[in-house]
Amino acid sequence: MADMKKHHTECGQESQKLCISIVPIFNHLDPYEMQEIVKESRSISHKKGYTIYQAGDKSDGLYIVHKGRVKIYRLSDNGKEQLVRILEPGDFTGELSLFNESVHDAYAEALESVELCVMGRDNFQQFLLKYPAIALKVLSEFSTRLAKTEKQAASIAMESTETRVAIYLADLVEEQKRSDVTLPMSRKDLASYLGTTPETISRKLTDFENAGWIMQNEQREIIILDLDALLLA
Amino acid sequence: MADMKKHHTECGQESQKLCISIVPIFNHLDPYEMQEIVKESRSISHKKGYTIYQAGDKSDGLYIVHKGRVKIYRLSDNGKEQLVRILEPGDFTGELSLFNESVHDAYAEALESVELCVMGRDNFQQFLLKYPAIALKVLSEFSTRLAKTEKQAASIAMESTETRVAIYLADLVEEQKRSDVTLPMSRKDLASYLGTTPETISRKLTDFENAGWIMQNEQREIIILDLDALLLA
DNA sequence: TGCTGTTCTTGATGCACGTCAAGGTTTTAT
DNA sequence: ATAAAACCTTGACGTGCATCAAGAACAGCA
Repeated sequence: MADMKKHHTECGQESQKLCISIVPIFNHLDPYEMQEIVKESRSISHKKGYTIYQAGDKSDGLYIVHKGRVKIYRLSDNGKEQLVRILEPGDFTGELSLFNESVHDAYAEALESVELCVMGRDNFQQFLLKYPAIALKVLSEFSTRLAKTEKQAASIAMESTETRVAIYLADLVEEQKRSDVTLPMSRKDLASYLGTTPETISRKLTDFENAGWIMQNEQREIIILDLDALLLA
Repeated sequence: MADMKKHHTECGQESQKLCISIVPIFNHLDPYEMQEIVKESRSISHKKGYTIYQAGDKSDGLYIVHKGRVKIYRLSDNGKEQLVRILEPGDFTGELSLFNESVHDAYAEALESVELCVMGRDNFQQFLLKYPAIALKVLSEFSTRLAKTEKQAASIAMESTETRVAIYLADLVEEQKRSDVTLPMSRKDLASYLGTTPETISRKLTDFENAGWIMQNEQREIIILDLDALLLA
């Protein structure tokens, strides 16, 4: 806690209001309701590399990302890291323990300078009871994530590493809506996300390049030349 | 639809009321509220092997299992099956598409004779708005499933097949609270759930038996002799 | 600007596990 | 009760990918 003081900053009401209002699950509320939430939430900043929470920590509430990106990952017994997901502004975390367990089983780390809104467990539940429409929004967000996670699990379980990399690139194209995509993370993290190693990522990418399906520009810039060929590999 | 007629049976109000009241997310409602839900839901029976919905089907609502078990699985491009989860009485499915997409990307199949409650998408949303406490219950269920799925994905990505089988057995012990556990599914399905093959499951189990950590009784009966040794393998 | 610590690439090696195959056992259906 | 179908086990074999290692490219920072 003494250590935290050095790394984060509490903000005034003004900044908090901004913080809440930018977040999709809250941004349709009217000014009065917004105000009510602002009173119950805090705004916090951390700089790059800061560990926001770690496995074993008591879950103290809901974290909503306002600015910057946050990496959620797990560690296996043998110390290997598995990237669960990356939070962009508007995303939130801490929900898992909001309703059931009260202990985190993953780690959250600031990938860059971040600003977060934090709301206590009980406060959040009260809000959901009072504003059922928000509960539906959260439910909707959960169902999206659940679908994505189930798909990801199935993919790791059934497809070859090569196919997974190809599918990932295809997803990026769809997400970024252009054929020259930017990897949102390092190859190391990508490997961890796809359940493989950095070496294999490297090799598969050069394989794809040799096959004429992609072109690797600067580090994280990749141009997809033949999406179809890629996908039926 | 003509085909469905042969396999399912609509039930009267009496049976429906039972159906709803047995389900955890609804069973704390008072009689009047219960009645209101009953009016909006249907009760349906299917016999073993019936495909309740399949990938590509439009999602027509929420399915709550009342009796029997239902297998949810996916098919990869190359036709391999991945078991996502098994629904026990009280569990529900169809939620993913309740809020976002309207098309299933998985298959639901009756493992035995089943009875289901079915509620339309809109009706369900109205209920959640009217009874926020139910929304919280559903949210809680979602968060549990999300946690479980993320853990499962991480496990498949990071641990060896052997470790996964060991962890699965350990989870069973915890779940069933006894050291002679019963596998809830065939080895074929277990393999699909753990992202491996029936052959490998067979081999690992005999390995464990040879090491003196477990004993295999009748088909699905396994006695765990040394849980600790199993887990640090 | 250069220094230092990451990240990326490429090669060589080994093994865990998937695949194919064949025989035995249990379940289902008639 | 018996046949048919599905499931389980064990063996032999091949390979995709992790691992170890070492050099190259890059990024952060004085």
